[in-house]
Amino acid sequence: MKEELLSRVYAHPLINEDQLQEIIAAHQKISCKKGDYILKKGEVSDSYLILESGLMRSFAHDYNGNDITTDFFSGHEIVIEVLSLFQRVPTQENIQALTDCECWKIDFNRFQELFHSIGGFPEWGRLWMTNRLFHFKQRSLEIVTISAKDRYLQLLKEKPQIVQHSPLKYIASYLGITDTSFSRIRKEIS
Amino acid sequence: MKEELLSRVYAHPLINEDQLQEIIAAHQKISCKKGDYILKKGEVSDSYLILESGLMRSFAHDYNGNDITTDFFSGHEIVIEVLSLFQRVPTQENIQALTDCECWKIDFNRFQELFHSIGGFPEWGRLWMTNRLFHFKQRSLEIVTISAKDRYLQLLKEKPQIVQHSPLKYIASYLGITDTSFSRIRKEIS
DNA sequence: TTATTTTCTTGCCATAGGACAAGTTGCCGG
DNA sequence: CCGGCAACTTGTCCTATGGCAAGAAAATAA
Repeated sequence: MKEELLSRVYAHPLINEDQLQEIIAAHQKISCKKGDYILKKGEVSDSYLILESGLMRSFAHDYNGNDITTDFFSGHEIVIEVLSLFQRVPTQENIQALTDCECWKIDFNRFQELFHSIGGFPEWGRLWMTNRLFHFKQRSLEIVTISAKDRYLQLLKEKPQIVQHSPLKYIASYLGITDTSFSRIRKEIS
Repeated sequence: MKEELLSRVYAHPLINEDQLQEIIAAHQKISCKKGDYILKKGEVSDSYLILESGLMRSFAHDYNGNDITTDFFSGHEIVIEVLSLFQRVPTQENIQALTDCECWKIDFNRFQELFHSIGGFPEWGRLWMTNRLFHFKQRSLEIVTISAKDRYLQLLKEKPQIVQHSPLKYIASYLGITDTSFSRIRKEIS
């Protein structure tokens, strides 16, 4: 299970079988309970982990003090806050488990060792960064080009597990509306 | 001038002097008049260029048909629409010159040849992607954590040339408000 | 220069959406 | 099984923001 999951995550032409095994070996299994915080605002993140199962969300506080969900993480995704982790600055976000989760974690120091000793790893990393950039770019476009209602319908289609397992108020702030408005949109749809 | 500017843009440990010269040689000087479109919604972008002088903006249409400025480009920045250029899909954005501009352009086919023939170029490219990711992540956080007024003050401090040369209505939509509200904020500040 | 268009400001009005609160439901722990 | 808390819905009220339009100012063209 561990091997299968992580092999898929780290698949890259410049990472050979031995190197892959070395990377996989560096991962430790950890479990989180629903509600646990993986990262808290103000900390410098050392947390690098891959979700085997469960659901997480990241959120920030807006200028009125409200929680705003910035992203959801589910099956097999890498859960990190890039800014804090790689630029070593205090994060503005929190990351929280929304359900019990099973994760594979690498200690950040060990991660850096691997990053510098395994030739293809930085390459892999930057490819991942590129994918994240595409993801972010797309999302920030959608925030303006698609209405909250339609983005909800899209979320429902693409990531139904989020709608099933996350409290609706977190989804509401992710969509850029209040839980009240969201409730009314849901009523309208059904 | 060309050499100095481009050397700075392509500075990278894995790109040596000869390779740098080869890359620089691939750039053609072009000029744009104020108002010219570099990219139009629906096209697949072939446009890769570096600004020597002048100001550009990218914008999309929101779900009500309004222009929304998504980014500004000024001195020495690389002007591309990453999604369309690298994923070869029709873009949802437009890119437009806000002032007369001087640019250095590479034809996309030539760019791809260089990308594959020069060892350090993909590396350089992904590093650039990483920086863009940080930029985007930061900006999408600021949209929720900082009020329109404060983001304007920040823009005024960090990129005064934008405020000087761009019509205010484009800045307003960049800040996520209407030109009317923006006018009131400016009044309040002064 | 003058004419014409675009941009910016400002007022008025309308309204979508948020704040608040009450009531309901559902979940979790004891 | 019960008690308490969190989540969700729904109502009322209200305000910040947008739409619209008119006029001033600035930029552009002729």
